[in-house]
Amino acid sequence: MKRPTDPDTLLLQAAADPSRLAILRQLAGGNDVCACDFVGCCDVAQPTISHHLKVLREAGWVRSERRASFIYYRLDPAAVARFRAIAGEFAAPSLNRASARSLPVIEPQALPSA
Amino acid sequence: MKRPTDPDTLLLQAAADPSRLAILRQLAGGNDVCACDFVGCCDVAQPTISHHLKVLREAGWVRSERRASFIYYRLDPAAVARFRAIAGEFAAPSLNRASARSLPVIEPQALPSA
DNA sequence: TGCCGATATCGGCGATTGTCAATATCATAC
DNA sequence: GTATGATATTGACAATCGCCGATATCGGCA
Repeated sequence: MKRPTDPDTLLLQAAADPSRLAILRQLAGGNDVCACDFVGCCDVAQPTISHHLKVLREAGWVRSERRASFIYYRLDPAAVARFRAIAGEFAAPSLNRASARSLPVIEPQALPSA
Repeated sequence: MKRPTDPDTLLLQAAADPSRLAILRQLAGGNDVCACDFVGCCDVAQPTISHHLKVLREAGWVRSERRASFIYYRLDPAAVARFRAIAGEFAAPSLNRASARSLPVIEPQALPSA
């Protein structure tokens, strides 16, 4: 779509899809979720889920962990913090103060091999 | 990109562009901004700015008001509230309580003529 | 009325996206 | 080692995107 330059844009862009937003919301509960459990939340095929999880991973939204033959995903707190910081920038002009700004920019996961 | 069905997705999608995020940030100050002043923030041609403003308007992010021959834009507080509500959904699972959820879904401007 | 500056729309382009079927990879169990 | 189930990758497609130049519209002003 656009240059994947800015990490903030990357973060927003990753969340700006119905399937991926559904995935993020399912992860918002705080528990780790098995990749196989996302196939139900949005009705897309398994490769599509895998693709969306990759996008979320590369944007820094989620972290994955293999447990036996399953792979569990959970929200990365840094991404959540950054997202809330962006939301904070838009706060009512009067109370747009120390909060929210200058939180760490989350690094886009710098996927090691690919 | 995807089905523009869900208002939340629409809101996120509208913000997920470097030019539009720059526009939103310029509006975050709280003052009305003349359309002509956006041409400087991101280096794109005037029709492109106009296009981005339309996207933001249709997503409910901004409201416009004509003053003399200029058109001034400002953030729609409802959109900001909704965006922060979405951010609130991802809050740390322990403090994901009454706050943030069940704020009004902002209606996508229901552009009257187009 | 006609001109002029500000903004929006139109038409087209290259690039990117979301999606899938088919296939590959990887870990476990037999 | 082989079969099986879970997940990732590949390759292709239609649809959409961001961008621009050209043009249209709209207000104010002479």
